[in-house]
Amino acid sequence: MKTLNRKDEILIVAAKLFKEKGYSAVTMRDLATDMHIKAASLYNHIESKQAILKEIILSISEQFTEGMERIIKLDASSIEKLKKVIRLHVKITSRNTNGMASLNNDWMHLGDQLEYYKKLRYNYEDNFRQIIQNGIDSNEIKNEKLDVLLFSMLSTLRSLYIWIPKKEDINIEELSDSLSEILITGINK
Amino acid sequence: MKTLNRKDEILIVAAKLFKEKGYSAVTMRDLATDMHIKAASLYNHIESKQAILKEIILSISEQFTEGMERIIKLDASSIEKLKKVIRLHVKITSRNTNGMASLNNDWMHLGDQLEYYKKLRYNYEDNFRQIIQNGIDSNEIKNEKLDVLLFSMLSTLRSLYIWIPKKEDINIEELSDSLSEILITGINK
DNA sequence: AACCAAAACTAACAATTGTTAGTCTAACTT
DNA sequence: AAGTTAGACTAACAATTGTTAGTTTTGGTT
Repeated sequence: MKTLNRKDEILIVAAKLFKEKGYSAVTMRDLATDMHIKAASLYNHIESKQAILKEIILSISEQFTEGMERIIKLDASSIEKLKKVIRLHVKITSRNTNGMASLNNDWMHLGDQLEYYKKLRYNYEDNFRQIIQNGIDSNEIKNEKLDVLLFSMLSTLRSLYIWIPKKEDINIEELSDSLSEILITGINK
Repeated sequence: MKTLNRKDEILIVAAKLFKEKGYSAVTMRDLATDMHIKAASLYNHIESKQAILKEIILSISEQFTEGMERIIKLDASSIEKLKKVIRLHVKITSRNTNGMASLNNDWMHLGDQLEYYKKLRYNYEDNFRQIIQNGIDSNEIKNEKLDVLLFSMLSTLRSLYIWIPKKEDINIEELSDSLSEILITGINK
């Protein structure tokens, strides 16, 4: 395990603040106060406020991209793949709930890197859609409106960052299984 | 239908901007530019920036509260009530997608009215949970983890504001039915 | 034509913003 | 002991922020 350097500490504290108030409402002085240093000292470790956001969001985005690419290569049924996607979200989110808030709510402030982020996001959604479409084609999944299906699953998975921190001792396996049951099998008796 | 006065126009334009960049990143000069007036002129119609946010968020919150109170009084099955809640979300959201963005992402900047908002929100969730719980008790709904169930449905419904504007000509009835099918019946074949 | 209210304007303010330059300090390495 | 460096500091900047005060313009009603 890499030891935490000063820059990583800043990223962690920043993500916490960004979650609480949003990127734009957090000042460099707020961040400095929570780091117990002065604002100017932050610049010994980071280039700019925007660069902090960039690192938080893109590192997570790339984890999703890698995870998804691993899953679509698998030789498995569509339902199995969907379950793996669900687990991917639970795993990444539970490891970094604060960063997920920035990814969901502050991506529009990325500046330079905005287009790159949007590309990653679009590709991810497209792979997700493809898995569902394959499931419909192979008769594993109900032929419900594809877009509504995708939207519903993504909404739930993307909101996990709000919900996970509220539950004490989340078990990743258990939560993934519950979500699979609800998202895939439904709630009707 | 009440005619649109200048203040309402400001609220509409503000909601659009708040959705695009978030409340904190929108300046009064941004808002004024889009209204084709100067920033100072805004204050002939509104008291403050925060008051704009307050009106946007609370008016929607109260629509949800009223709708929910109507539904829980109904003499209907839990599944029927859930379907009505889904329709309530689709209806309110499609009427005001921009405002829903503020409600979801900028409630923490409400200041004075923050506690009132949180109370409305908490009560709403509690009524929602109660409907599901009743459904489990009466054997209409699978005894899945209650909290995960509630979280999953709420996440999807709260994210509608992102998704609805992307679809051309949404039919409220049709979308509500699709969502009911997916959220309640599941996707498994 | 005179009047009035609504709604625009100009000018300015005090506070806050992200960031830079230059300096000091404490802790390792030699 | 001397030297080096990471990481803190103070001071300041130019730009931007929400907002106020006071004035002018506009369009409708008498």
